[in-house]
Formats: sequence, C-alpha cells, structure tokens
Amino acid sequence: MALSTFRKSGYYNTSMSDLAEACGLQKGSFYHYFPSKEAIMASVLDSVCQYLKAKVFSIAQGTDLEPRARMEKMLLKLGKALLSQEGGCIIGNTTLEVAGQDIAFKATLKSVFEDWLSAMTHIFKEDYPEGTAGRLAQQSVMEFEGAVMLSQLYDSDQYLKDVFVRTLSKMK
Amino acid sequence: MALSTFRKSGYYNTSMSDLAEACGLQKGSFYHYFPSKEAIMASVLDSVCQYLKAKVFSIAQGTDLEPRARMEKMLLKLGKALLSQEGGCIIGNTTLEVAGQDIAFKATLKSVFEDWLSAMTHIFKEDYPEGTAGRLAQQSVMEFEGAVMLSQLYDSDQYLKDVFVRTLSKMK
DNA sequence: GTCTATATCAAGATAGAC
DNA sequence: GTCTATCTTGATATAGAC
Repeated sequence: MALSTFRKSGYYNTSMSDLAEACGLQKGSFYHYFPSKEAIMASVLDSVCQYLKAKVFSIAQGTDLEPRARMEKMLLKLGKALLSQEGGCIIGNTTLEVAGQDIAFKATLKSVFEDWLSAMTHIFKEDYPEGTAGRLAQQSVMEFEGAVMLSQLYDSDQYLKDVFVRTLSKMK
Repeated sequence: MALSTFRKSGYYNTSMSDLAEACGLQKGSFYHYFPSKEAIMASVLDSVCQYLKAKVFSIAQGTDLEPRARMEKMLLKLGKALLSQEGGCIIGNTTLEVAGQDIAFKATLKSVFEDWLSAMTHIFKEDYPEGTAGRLAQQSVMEFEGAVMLSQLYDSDQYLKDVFVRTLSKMK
C-alpha cells in the first residue's frame, strides 16, 4: 500500500517504482489512477485525515462514556491508527519533511493537527477551565509527536506508552 | 552552508547541486572535500553534535549558577543553536527522515538525544529525585521536538516559547 | 485497466584540464 | 583546489499495444 510505503520511507525517498511495487503494479499502470507522485501523497493524507475525523477524533464528542474513558479510547485508537505502525506517524514525518517546501498537501497536515488539538481540548475542558484545557491539549500533542520520534530512533514503544499514561493521568 | 541547506530542505530532498551552490562551488569541486552526499551529512551532524556537547549541554554541569539559571541558559542556547533557525531542528528533521533507513549517521543522532537527555536529567536531579528527574527530562525533550514540528508547520515560534516557559517553570 | 517501451531529465559521482 | 565535461543510474512521466 502507498500509505505504509510513504510512512516507512518518507515522501522524497519513495519513488514511483516503490509505490507501484507495493501495490503490485507496474510503474506505468500507476499513472492511470494518479497524475503524479504529489497527487498520490495528497490522496493518502486525505484519507488518513478523513479516517481520523470520522473514527478517532469524533470519540471526543461522544456522550456515552465518562471523559476519562473517552480520552483513553481515543488515545488507544490514535495509537493504533497513527503512531505504533512501522514507520511511525505519517503526519509527523511528512510535516517535518515538507514544512519548508511549497507543497499543496501541507493544508491537510495542518487540518489534522487542528482536529487533533480540538478533540483533546474538548475532553480536557470537562475537567479544566478552557485556557488550561487548550494548553494541556497542545502539550499532549507535542509530547506524542516527540515520543514517536524517539520511538522511531530507538525502535521502542516505551516513549509512546509513557506519554499515553501521562496524558491519561491528567484526567480526573 | 551545507547545514542550513539540509535543515531547510531535508536530506533526500537536497541535491549535490544544492549543496554546491550554497557553498559557492561547482558540483564537481565538492568531491574534492567529501566522497559522497552521505559523508557530507555525517560531517554536518558530527559538528552539530560536537558543538552541542562542548557549548550547550556542558552548561548543565556548571557550578557557577543556580540550577534554574543553568536550565534557562542552556535552553536559550539550545533554542538559538538548534531550534529557532530557518528549517527548525536538523536533528529532529533528520531523525524522522532516516529513522527507518539503514544509514551510518543514525548513531550520531542517537548520541545527540542521549546527551540532551543526560544534560536535562542532571539539572532536574538537583530539584527532584533521580527517577522523576529522568522522566521530566524525557518529557521536556519530547515536548521540544513536538513544538519544533508545530512551529515549522504554522511558521510561528509560539509553541517553542510555551515549552521553554513550561520547562523552566518546573525548576524551583 | 495493465502492460512494455521509451522519452526526458536530474541525480550522484568521476576524469582530466588548468 | 576549482573548473568543465561526462558517465551512469534512477527518477518522473508518457505513448501505445493488448
């Protein structure tokens, strides 16, 4: 799949041949579906973004569970979807890779972080005043991305698990 | 300079022509100094690593200043040297770019994070028990790298400044 | 819709003149 | 030590047969 190839190898270090091979096609066949490599990445990021909105960040808005349980459910799903995959976090990886470049799909990256921050803030607001909730959310997101970085480098999930526990412990 | 080019454009997205141009040379001339692009990056990271060891992380060991003042001095210098440059943090950027690849200079990246963690832990230990100090150090490093990511994406220093204040406020 | 073949270009790297 | 010229390879992308 294109997603896992991009996540493992990065955007610039992934070639059309790599993508074609991962999808069981020849290079030429790929251009029947997408006009360019940039369009493929844009499509990959769009579907990640939509999935997160619909299946992960939406958990924050639920009313069936206590705030703390919602936070736990959301973080667990986020961990599985985004962070504990081989290659880490496609959103974080790609953000650092293209931050300085002039590339269309940067808007999608921004929107993921915005939705992520909103979801975290929404849950924290049930235990904290608005300003504090926003700061805690920001802090958690940054810690998660930092943890993915160290988890990648040292090939260990420990950093990620620590942040998971620490974030959850902030809920009453 | 090679450092700023790699920091702005990343490892794979920087070509030998880019590096040569940034140094005011022709492509061919570059191979008089370095045998390959990988060797250039290795050399860049080595000098960053050595600079941090000698001029930044060493501050943690000083005895002339109070722990809190040492932390502030170190974080300020770290911010200038590593984080608030155009393109963000060469260490963090490169880590995510090559984490899954088989590349020699990954060892240098690891050693920077180890030294960074040690330095932070050393200062925290003056106000906290050892275990807590280690956890606070880890948390701070991850927050810093997460903050650089968001600062890059939104082209704002605010995230970084927030972490700076938050980290410093943990010292008595 | 998938393939093979190919066009075009830029990449990393080398050779040799000056 | 720096240049120009060039080699080789692999990249993105296209054309056209099946």
